[in-house]
Amino acid sequence: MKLNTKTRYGLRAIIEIAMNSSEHGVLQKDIAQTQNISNKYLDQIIAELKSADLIVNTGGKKSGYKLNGDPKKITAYTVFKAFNSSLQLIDCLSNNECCKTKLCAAQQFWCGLNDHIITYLQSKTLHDLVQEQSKIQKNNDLVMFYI
Amino acid sequence: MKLNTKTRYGLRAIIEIAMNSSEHGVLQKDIAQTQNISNKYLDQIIAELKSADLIVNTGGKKSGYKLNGDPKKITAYTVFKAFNSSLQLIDCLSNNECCKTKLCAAQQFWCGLNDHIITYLQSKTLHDLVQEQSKIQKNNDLVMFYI
DNA sequence: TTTGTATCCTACTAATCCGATAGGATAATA
DNA sequence: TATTATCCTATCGGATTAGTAGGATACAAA
Repeated sequence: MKLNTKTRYGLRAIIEIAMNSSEHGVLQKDIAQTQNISNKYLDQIIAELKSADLIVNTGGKKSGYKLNGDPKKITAYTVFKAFNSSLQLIDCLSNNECCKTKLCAAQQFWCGLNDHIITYLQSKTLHDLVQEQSKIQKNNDLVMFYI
Repeated sequence: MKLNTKTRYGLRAIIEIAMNSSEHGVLQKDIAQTQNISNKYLDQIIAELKSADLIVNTGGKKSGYKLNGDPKKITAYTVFKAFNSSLQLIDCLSNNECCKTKLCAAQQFWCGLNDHIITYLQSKTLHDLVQEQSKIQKNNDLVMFYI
């Protein structure tokens, strides 16, 4: 069970965009630099965020990206789905061969885990993450100041 | 994010063993049949359960497998670890490059998900699963009776 | 208008992982 | 002795994935 890198990078990227959405927007190449991701690879990640309508490029090429919508309404699950279509820990969750008919305790158990994970992903909004991130950064600045 | 089949099959197999541990034990080939898993493939799964000390083959070849220990003390996480060494949704959880130093909100978030999943896995014991399974089977029998 | 630069879009590749099969050794039972 | 179940290792095809590459497009500054 592993999270793919696109989801990881994607969340980091959209947090950075969300943190600067009030201003002019963020350039892709700047994200690549601060997040230390190959700009070419970020190409694909940005593209997926855009096609999921999570970000917009407001004024042409050099205007930078902004969040498309209220950060309090965009959850981590929304971001997750932009890169994973949906969460299915085990295949038989999609067809109705099991789980729905509740054939065995094991599958019920994995179904429960699936729901559990989705609930967690839905519980955090981009607004929450932005707040946490700025707290972290303030802390870092403080430490830097004392050193 | 996917669960591998060994973990899926493994849990189903150990539930079946746990359900018959009081009696004579369960033969591998019988598990293969009832769970509809290739017996050759089950070879590997049983081997991993054994090397994790979760099951034992008490009296030689034809005696069948039994649970090694109290089903109330064996959690789903224990079974999971027999097939996955440990849960690390993202790589940097293992090295201390992040998460411990709390560099970014995204990684804290994934850490949290990781813990969340482990908590869920630890919350269910084999005893719970056995009870659920027998309830399901009783229900099925009842339905069969009325048909 | 030209040049540079950022985004956009598609294809590709190398590597890794994974599910499953195969073959044969070992040991217990009949 | 013959059979059968477990044990053990090797292998293979396929799928996925992280990341690279190349070039098209479009905008802005010179």
